[in-house]
Amino acid sequence: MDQDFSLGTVQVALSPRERFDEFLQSRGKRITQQRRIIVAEVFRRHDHFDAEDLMDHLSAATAGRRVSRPTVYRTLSELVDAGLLRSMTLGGRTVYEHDYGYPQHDHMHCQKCNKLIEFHSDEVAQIGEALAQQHQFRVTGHRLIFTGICADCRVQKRPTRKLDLV
Amino acid sequence: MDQDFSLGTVQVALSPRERFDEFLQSRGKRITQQRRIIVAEVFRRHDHFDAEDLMDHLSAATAGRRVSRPTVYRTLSELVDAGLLRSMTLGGRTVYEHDYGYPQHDHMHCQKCNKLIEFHSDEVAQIGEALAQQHQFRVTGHRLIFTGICADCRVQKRPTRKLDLV
DNA sequence: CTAAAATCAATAATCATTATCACTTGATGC
DNA sequence: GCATCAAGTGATAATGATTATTGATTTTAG
Repeated sequence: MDQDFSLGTVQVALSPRERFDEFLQSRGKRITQQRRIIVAEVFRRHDHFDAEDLMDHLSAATAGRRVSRPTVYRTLSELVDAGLLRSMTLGGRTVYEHDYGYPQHDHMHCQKCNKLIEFHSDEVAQIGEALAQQHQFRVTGHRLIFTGICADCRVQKRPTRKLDLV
Repeated sequence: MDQDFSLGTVQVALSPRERFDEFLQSRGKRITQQRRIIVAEVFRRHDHFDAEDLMDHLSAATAGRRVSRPTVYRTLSELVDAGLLRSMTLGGRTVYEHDYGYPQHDHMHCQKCNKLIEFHSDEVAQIGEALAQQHQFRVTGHRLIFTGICADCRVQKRPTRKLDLV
């Protein structure tokens, strides 16, 4: 059994911004200020966030240069379509994370502090392949989340954060 | 690698109804007509359903004996707490299925017809155990969904059903 | 049988997300 | 450069699933 759960690395030729521009052009969409701002903010660092988090970061980072709520939602969907982001549903809200230039992985979700811990396992893909053969099912992707209590929360009884997804 | 994806069986001493009664009593909750009706309808057959589906079935099955929408939602939550049902989020809505007396399993989700196919794999639990050790993470459960196209939809290009979760 | 407590149905409220629509702006050709 | 115009934006309202509220109604203890 594969015991290495560490994430590898992925080399990419284009920056997220360039990749998104390429995607937009291929779809006949425009490269707007708002999309620029959002891509820059989203790829400033790697973390897990939802639309509301991004809104907050945007208003904090670009004083004055606001982006409206609908545009944030619209652009997040586009970034998913473009393969730059991946999304998952967690507790009613949609959570996003980097996909482009970031290695394939799954998550452990701490029920106490809501933290998401990433890990990689080749085994999951193997299960998928075997399933595909046996059920004539064309697997295009998967989502695996282990729920439980993280190391931090096991030690200190009191949860650290309430809804901070990092 | 384990190639057997078929679901085994689980023996239970109590019927779902008895089990729920026991749960309610242990919590000082009451055994009401509405909860009776809902448990009976939910365990009439094994399938995947959401609150709305259940509402429809209830009004169809028990002509006159209606249960209000809030009560359906409340009772579904109680059934999850009682360990009788499991829930997962799929496309914005909460989908439920039997847990009590039903073997542990995961799902393949067809993107075309929305069908959920169940399978069992011991490997997933093994991954969880290894992860728990390595990250000091106490695993209490997991959710694994393979997305793709099912055998039926691969043959006929036209999707069969639009939102029938079975 | 009676009363206190839990539960119910109906309604309104909430929350995240999406549709609408008048106004603005980026890409393209001149 | 600049005009043109479809795509994009923001403000707002709408949606759809779920939850809180509240007054009426059962259930169980005594």
